[in-house]
Amino acid sequence: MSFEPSDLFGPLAKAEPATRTVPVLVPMPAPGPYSYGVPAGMAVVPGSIVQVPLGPRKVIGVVWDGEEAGKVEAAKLRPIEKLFDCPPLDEAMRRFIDWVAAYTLSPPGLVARMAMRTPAAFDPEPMIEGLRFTGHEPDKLTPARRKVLELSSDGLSWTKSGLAHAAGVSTSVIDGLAKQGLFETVFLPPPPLVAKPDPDYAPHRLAGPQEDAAEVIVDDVKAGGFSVSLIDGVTGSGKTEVYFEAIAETLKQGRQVLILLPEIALTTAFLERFHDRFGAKPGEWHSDLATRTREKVWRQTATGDIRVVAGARSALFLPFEDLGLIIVDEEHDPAFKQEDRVFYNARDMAVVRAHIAKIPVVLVSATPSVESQVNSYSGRYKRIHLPTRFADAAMPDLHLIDMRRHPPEKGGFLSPLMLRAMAKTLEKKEQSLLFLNRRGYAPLTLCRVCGHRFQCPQCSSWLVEHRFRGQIQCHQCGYAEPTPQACPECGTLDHLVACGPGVERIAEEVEKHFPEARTLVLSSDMGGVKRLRLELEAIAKGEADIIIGTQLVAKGHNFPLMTLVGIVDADIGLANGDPRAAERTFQLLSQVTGRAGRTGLKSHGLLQTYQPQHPVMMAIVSGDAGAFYEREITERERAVLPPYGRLVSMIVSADNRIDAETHARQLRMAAPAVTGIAILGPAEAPLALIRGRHRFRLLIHGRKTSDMQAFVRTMLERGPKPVRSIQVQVDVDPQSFL
DNA sequence: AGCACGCCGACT
DNA sequence: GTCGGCGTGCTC
Repeated sequence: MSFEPSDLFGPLAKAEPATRTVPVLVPMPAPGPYSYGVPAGMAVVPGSIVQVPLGPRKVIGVVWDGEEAGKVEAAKLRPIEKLFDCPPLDEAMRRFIDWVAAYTLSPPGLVARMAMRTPAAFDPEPMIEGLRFTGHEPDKLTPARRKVLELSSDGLSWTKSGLAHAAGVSTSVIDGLAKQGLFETVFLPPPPLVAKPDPDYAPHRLAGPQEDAAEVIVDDVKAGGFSVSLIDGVTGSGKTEVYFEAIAETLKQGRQVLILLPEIALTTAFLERFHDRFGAKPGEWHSDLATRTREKVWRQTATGDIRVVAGARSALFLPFEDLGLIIVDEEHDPAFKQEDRVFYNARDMAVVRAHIAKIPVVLVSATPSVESQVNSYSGRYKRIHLPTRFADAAMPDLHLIDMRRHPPEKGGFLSPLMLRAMAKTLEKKEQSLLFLNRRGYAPLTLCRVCGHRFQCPQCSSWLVEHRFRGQIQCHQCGYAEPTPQACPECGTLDHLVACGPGVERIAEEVEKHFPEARTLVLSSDMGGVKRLRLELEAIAKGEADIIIGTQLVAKGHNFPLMTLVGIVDADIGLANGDPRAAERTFQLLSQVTGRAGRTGLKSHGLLQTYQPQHPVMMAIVSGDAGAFYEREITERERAVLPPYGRLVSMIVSADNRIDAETHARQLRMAAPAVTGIAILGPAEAPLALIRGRHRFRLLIHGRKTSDMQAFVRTMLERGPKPVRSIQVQVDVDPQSFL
């Protein structure tokens, strides 16, 4: 090992003074870029990815544009160490980063970091060593050598291991031949990670509403420029097939496509579906990608080798070479929202990125978020409605069961109407699904003698009995202990009573009524992924009659023989403090009931509720555009959602670092007496921004639904004016927080 | 965000 | 006598 003087004396030995300085965004929460010197001969431009010294360490930064804020003292100024050999972030990407930083009130350096979270991706991938047949003769021709030569005489380049594998010989055969000069070494560019998708590989034959919908978005792609469409269609209506056509058109134009999906929807099934249509898989991007693959995807997206990326929210920050279309599937999914460091919702930022890049963006959901609904009703987004299912599959008929009129028998939780429907389904040899979003046997246990309630010692939520495991567990923090026999308060034996149903208890009730039926409980705590997959396969084969499941039955899986879906407590989840409770409940129940009837069998959904008469109004107060929006709940929603007078909406605080929605949620949890919450201004923007731009001083208004209704009506009378023009009077009642 | 410096408790 | 907790402060 040899040492140069500079190794000992560091920068002192550097002779070349920096000739100019440039702003560089560093991955750190500074308010703006830092200045660095550009060594003579280094050709940096805005967007160049560089390595710079920062304090004691070296970091990756990106050369920015704009004026440098102020002059730094010459003594502080340090030079850029290295310019990476990779495409610079383009103008649109840089403006996007600036925009996101401004909107989310985040330091631009941290936003830029999201676009560069791939440690070693910035140098070109090393070339691969390959071999090419030179045409010389070997000294001896053995059978193994013959096979190798047959293959390699095509004149193409082979990798050593590839050739050995193809010829069915070991690499030493090739080494031997190479020694005699039969092969020359060539350097090959690394193979692309995925093949290029072919827009004409296997087009779907679309008809009716699907065809019309596809035409609309394909036309948007053809026209070019910014547009936002919301494809809103029930489960099984062919939304994916429709947006695949827009992808095909974009590919024909030679531009790249980004498909954003919630992490859990990014499954092999989806990738295969894409492969079936385009003959190749899309590039994948998600959090648990291997580092090496991650780097390749990043780089090949930047160079344009990858044409389509399917990814979770962070894929939005990939540096596409020529992005032509963004799809946001399951746009309502809360997983698009990031709530650490930089707070952002990838769905909304996708619209921004599309706007800056002047390209179309397509939002897709069976149950669109209130924001997207508002934007589509107000004409800001184009609405594309797919009202029917593909082929002969029909949506299940939905009915509410008023539990006050059809109560369960004592000790039970299932209405006689539900049991009758289950019996009929069983007779027809079809499957029933009972949905209850509650794991375990009972959500609360108490002592009948002294009234003691079992509470978690760590976080004070109720301990849930799991009879199957003989434990009581906290679903909040994971605390668990064996189910006690005696009350810890008064010591009385055998007087503990389980309150309310969980899936295990429903299973017990079902087994009592239908002892001959094959009953199966699907719950996330009943075994691992493997077991779940086996059980799902068994169900698909008709090896179970009645399935009782928690939330995990809602997503993705198909149950071809399922013709009855029973919702045990349709109003569960409406009672908690979440301002989005009604919206979430509707989305969840839509997904669950959407499981039935997909193979054309006549199907039903029954929803048990104790609150069928609740006032019907859903007011949505939202949006940057600031329109207040109110509509009647649709018939479909009326059946799925126990009509509820919950106002989705509202406000306020001094915490500048969290967004309005998070704050509203926290506020609502802390103050259960508050009935209504309205978010005025962009729900997911930091409050400081809302307050700064929209001049908001708004607080809780009224503890009763009627107060909130009156308040919202007043706002509605003002018409759809921009939020920023409305001055809202603060109405704080400190008592309402108690 | 990292990372260093810096000042007070339980241990080889 | 040291190792190590995380509280402030700085990075072009």
